Amino acid sequence: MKTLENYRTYIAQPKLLVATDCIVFGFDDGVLKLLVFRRRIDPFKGEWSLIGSFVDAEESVPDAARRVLLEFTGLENIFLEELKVYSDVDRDSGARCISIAQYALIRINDYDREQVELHGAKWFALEDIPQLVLDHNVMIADALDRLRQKTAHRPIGFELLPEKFTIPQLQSLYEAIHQTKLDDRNFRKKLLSFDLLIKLNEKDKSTSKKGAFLYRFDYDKYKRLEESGFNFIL
Amino acid sequence: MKTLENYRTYIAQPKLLVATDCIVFGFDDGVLKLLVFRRRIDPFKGEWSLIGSFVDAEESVPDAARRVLLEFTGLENIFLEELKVYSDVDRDSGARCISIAQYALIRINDYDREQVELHGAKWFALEDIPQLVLDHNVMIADALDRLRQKTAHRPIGFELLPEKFTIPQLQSLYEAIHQTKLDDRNFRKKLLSFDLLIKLNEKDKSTSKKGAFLYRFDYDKYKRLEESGFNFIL
DNA sequence: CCAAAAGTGTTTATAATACACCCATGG
DNA sequence: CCATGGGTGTATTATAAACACTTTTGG
Repeated sequence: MKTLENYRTYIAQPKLLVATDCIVFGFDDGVLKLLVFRRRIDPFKGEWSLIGSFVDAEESVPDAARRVLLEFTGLENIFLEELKVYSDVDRDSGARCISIAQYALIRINDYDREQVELHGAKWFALEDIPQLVLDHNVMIADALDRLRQKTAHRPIGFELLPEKFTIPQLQSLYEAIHQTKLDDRNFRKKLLSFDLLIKLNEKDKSTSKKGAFLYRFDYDKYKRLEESGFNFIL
Repeated sequence: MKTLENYRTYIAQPKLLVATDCIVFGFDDGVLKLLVFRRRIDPFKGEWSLIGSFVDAEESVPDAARRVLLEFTGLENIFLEELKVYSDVDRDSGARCISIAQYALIRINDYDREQVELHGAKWFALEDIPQLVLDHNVMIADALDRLRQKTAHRPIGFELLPEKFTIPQLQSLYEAIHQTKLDDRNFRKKLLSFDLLIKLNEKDKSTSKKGAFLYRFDYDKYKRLEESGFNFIL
């Protein structure tokens, strides 16, 4: 138990290993996927693990995560948000180590395939996630919960789609995330009612002969609305 | 920049000072309050600060927060939830130190007044919060945001009220948190529609001659409903 | 008896849901 | 010409919002 005395100085305070682990989501043709890789240190070297790293003395936690993401995917400017701190004393059998989990949403067609393979990383569909080291499977479960909640209240789903996307694509993303089937008409109606999608004069014909119109999400407009208390709810 | 070599071992990884700071909310007769105290270490010794502590090698982050809360308020079993990690490299001019902020909701009549005074802690109404050390004012702003969001979706407001409370009390709590005036009839109707309040055969006559019936929140029932996907929305 | 807070119902507006057909086109 | 996915509108139901009076009782 600490006493008053312990608080009087920074010196001689305990220092801890601080890691960050990234739950990296991608959306690939109707399927929600996660990026995992082969762990590079003992214990459990070679087993499946989330990508992550120790946090350096001269970097913030998000910076550490961005460093790792860049290294593994070749991508910058990735959507990244803190999930939760995992700090159980015995969570890591290698050493006492807390981990700040973060989830990232990436456009799965943008990443650098060579880079990913170089690190022994692999995309797994949600249902096929293998057993991971430590508490990483728990992190994934928590991240999924969070993703479901967040996508229902904030327009972050777009981070998983190409900049230009079709409404049916977006719908299938939401269906994958929430594991439901949505009504086409109601989905489209509600979505367009926000007036945050910019319709382009192009069609994507990759999934149908008729072709579906491409849209862009109007980030600028959303930013403005958000500041004045707007709530995106899907 | 880290290279592959850096990952091969836990040894010789950087260790960091890890603190936790608690944003302690209380609700006192219509006013939302926060508990702050006089900082006990340099730099900024003696200035207003959130209560907090370094995280020990043998305790989890929530355990550290509970230890601090017990010390400052004499209370156990406090509602506590992680807010956010603050990890900017230069956030603490005393030393590189990350802080895991957590917010706590306490029943303001339960705490140990002697204990609080002993530590030089004081309750401030939201509008009167002084300038605090480091990034603590930012933490408070973030905690308030979170509290507003959370209370709209989860029944955590009850943590700020006595176990037995009246509907008008509850309403005034929500009004204080969300800074609005609510309609009595609609508020009561919606709240009772969840069927999660147990009406007692007692009245609280402290605020009116007629007296208002006391209620208890049915935590057990809520737990069950929550598991089957129920959503509390106010 | 009256001031002050507690308690109660109905109407209206808004949002969510359910539901079925036509369109465009490449093969 | 037809199979396939894209696109549209309306009626119904449920939920939210607006609104005013009666009840109780201590002083």
